[in-house]
Amino acid sequence: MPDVIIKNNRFYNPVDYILQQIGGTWKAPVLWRLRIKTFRYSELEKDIPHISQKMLTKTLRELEADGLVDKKTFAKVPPHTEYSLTSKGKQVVVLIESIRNLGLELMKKEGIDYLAMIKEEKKNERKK
Amino acid sequence: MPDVIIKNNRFYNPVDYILQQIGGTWKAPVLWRLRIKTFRYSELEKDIPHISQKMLTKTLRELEADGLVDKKTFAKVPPHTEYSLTSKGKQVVVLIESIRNLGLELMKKEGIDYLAMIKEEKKNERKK
DNA sequence: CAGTATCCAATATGATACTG
DNA sequence: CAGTATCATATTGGATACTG
Repeated sequence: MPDVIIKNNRFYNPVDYILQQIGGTWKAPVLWRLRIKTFRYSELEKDIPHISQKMLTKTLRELEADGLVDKKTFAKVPPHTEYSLTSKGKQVVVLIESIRNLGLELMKKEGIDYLAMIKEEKKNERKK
Repeated sequence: MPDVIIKNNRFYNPVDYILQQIGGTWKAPVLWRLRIKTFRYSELEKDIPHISQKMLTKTLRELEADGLVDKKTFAKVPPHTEYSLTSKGKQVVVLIESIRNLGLELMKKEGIDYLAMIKEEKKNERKK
């Protein structure tokens, strides 16, 4: 298996190539949210639990560099930014959905109903 | 999104759950080979370029712990070991194939025909 | 044959404070 | 609002030598 280099990133095989673009802790959560609508930086920060500013910024820069996400800046007051999926981004989100579905299935075999769990969480949040 | 813990591993969501089991540099290459046949330790080591003994051992231990791979030890002389996919392992290999296919597609858009590339490599190896 | 053990460098992630 | 900068820690991965 050869080393391949695309855009200064080196990888060993096609799986490695994809996992470098969607792997790690934070890329999938960001991409998954953008499948629905565009998000502003602060919206992503609020909506993704546990993410730090540093990791959100780093994740967004890498997704832009890999051509999965588009960034639009609105210079007017108050200044803001909007992130959205590119067509390549939409393509990988389809894959993320497959990964997610397998995850849900295997978690159920471990006795965890993840969808019910987050539904319950949201209910409790609304009560606060 | 809650923290979920299964078998002492903590993760944030179903995608994270899967990527912890098949992500990293070496798990997919091992699983991908086992889809065809069982492999001995030394066969994997020879067949996977660049992998170190340390990472091969670590990868195999994690795949065993996650229930993706079975290990059989034959104590007789010469002693040897055989690794094979469990049914869960076979299930995730299906997903790895989807990831690989998307990888091949996106690499082609970057001008790289990976399959032709490795075919050429193997031809050169046989000449040696 | 199939690993362990040890040392070391690079990367990933988090916490906190600061800024155009 | 949307980031940077800095410091600290944890994890990952490679090289090398050794072993039941």
